[in-house]
Amino acid sequence: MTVRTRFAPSPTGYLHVGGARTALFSYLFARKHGGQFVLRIEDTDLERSTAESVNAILEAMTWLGLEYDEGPFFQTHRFERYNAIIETLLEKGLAYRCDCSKERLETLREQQMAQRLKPRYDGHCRGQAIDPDRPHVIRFKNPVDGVVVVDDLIRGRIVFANAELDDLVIRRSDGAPTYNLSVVVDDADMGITHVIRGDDHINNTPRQINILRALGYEPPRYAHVPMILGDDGARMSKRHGAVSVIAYRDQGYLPEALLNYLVRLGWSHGDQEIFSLEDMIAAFEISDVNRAASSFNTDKLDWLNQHYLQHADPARIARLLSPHMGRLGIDPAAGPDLSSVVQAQAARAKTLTELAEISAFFYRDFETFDEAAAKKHLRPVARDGLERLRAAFELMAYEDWTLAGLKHVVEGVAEELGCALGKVAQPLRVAIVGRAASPGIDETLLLVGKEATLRRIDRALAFIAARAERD
RNA sequence: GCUCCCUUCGUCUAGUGGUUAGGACGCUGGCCUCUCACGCCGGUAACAGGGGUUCGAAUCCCCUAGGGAGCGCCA
Repeated sequence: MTVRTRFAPSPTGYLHVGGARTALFSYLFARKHGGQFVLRIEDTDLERSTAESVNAILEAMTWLGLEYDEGPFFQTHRFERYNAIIETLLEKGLAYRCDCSKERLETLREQQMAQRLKPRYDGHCRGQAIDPDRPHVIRFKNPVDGVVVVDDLIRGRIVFANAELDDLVIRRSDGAPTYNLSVVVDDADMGITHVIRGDDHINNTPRQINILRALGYEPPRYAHVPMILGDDGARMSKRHGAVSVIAYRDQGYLPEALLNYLVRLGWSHGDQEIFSLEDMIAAFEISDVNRAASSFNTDKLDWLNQHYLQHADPARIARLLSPHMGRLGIDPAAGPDLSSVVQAQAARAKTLTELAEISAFFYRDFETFDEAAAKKHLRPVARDGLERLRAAFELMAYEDWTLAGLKHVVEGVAEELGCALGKVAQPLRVAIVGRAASPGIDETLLLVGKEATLRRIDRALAFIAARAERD
């Protein structure tokens, strides 16, 4: 039997990191075992499902590179099928109509809570003949005794007593099937062999197994993965900043970094930290997934993102960086080759957004000098060095404007002045960059170009002069 | 309240009866150095608590505590 897994989000919002990890695990498991991964949209809740959410989920899956072999399937397209199944259940006496009022159910619930019991439907309509033409729901007739055993691939054996379960609604009064029914029918129809999902579904599992059995299907294997908590250990929510996969993309994270981060949340392979998708597929074992929830840690994600920024193909990073430059109002075509900038700067940024920010000076003159940097380096004592550098740069032919040529000039001036390289390079750096941090001075000058270099040295000299006068 | 799940450094984790409890992020000391990063070397810090079982428990059993999920005509 070939392995088939599925990812089944409900389109009531964007794809969040928890869902993305569940999708990743399902994907890895299918790929690992030569099986198929299917995407199914669980949109039976007509009220809350939206087309925008569907698009957002598909966009996120594509960005992450989690390719599905089949789908997306939509449950709303399969209502006929669900209803046929429900009819069968009704005919076989495995389900029944119920017209209990909301008030009755509410009262029942209150009574049970008062008696310290678990609120459950009491089976009031079980044996009754309910008029099919009047408003009603349909409930599944859950076994009243015995147990349901779930041999979870991650948690091991979990046993539920049927006495704890009740007769759940499988069709609403508006005729729409409910989650527990549609999920079961779909998993069976789609030949899903392994259901990998969040552990918030553990308690649904015995109900679903009971329905599956009533229908004569063999239940799939289940693997319940723990949830992901926010930085503070509380449940992930909007107040934890980005929870949406797309938000991470927009903030300048690389898909391989997010995937690598996510796969290590609840799963590990010895001491290995860096995993390509191929590595993950090769090493992934569902039984190695942890049982405990884990907290999302942005610092570690940043570390991974920086790692991939440094090691990925600079040309590709340049393409991804381009829109972030545009967002700063910069046209990358109007300056040095972006790939060269990436190579010079990648080790200095944690995200593409940050990479764009620290690279803006290659493309346009900065607004103001960093105060601390200017105070420390743009002082009268630096004037002589800057003037000599300016003169030397001005005399350089464009073909001499190379790493070696620039290095030679800067070192030469330091030698003339009989001082350390830093005494000359730092004022120059602040003059060119506006602050005290940048790639090597030769590399910086090379990319900034001769014209901007001369212009900015003049500006720095004017700044020093103005300052001398003021003091 | 009931049912189910979970518990190793701050965080992610390794560990399956005998380890100086390992790695990673973070933090931190140093090296490198024209700056900032990167990189390299070092440090910091954990078995929730209590009972057993055993010659010996992070590892097996029980209890307690703490955390989470479910208990919908949501998924």
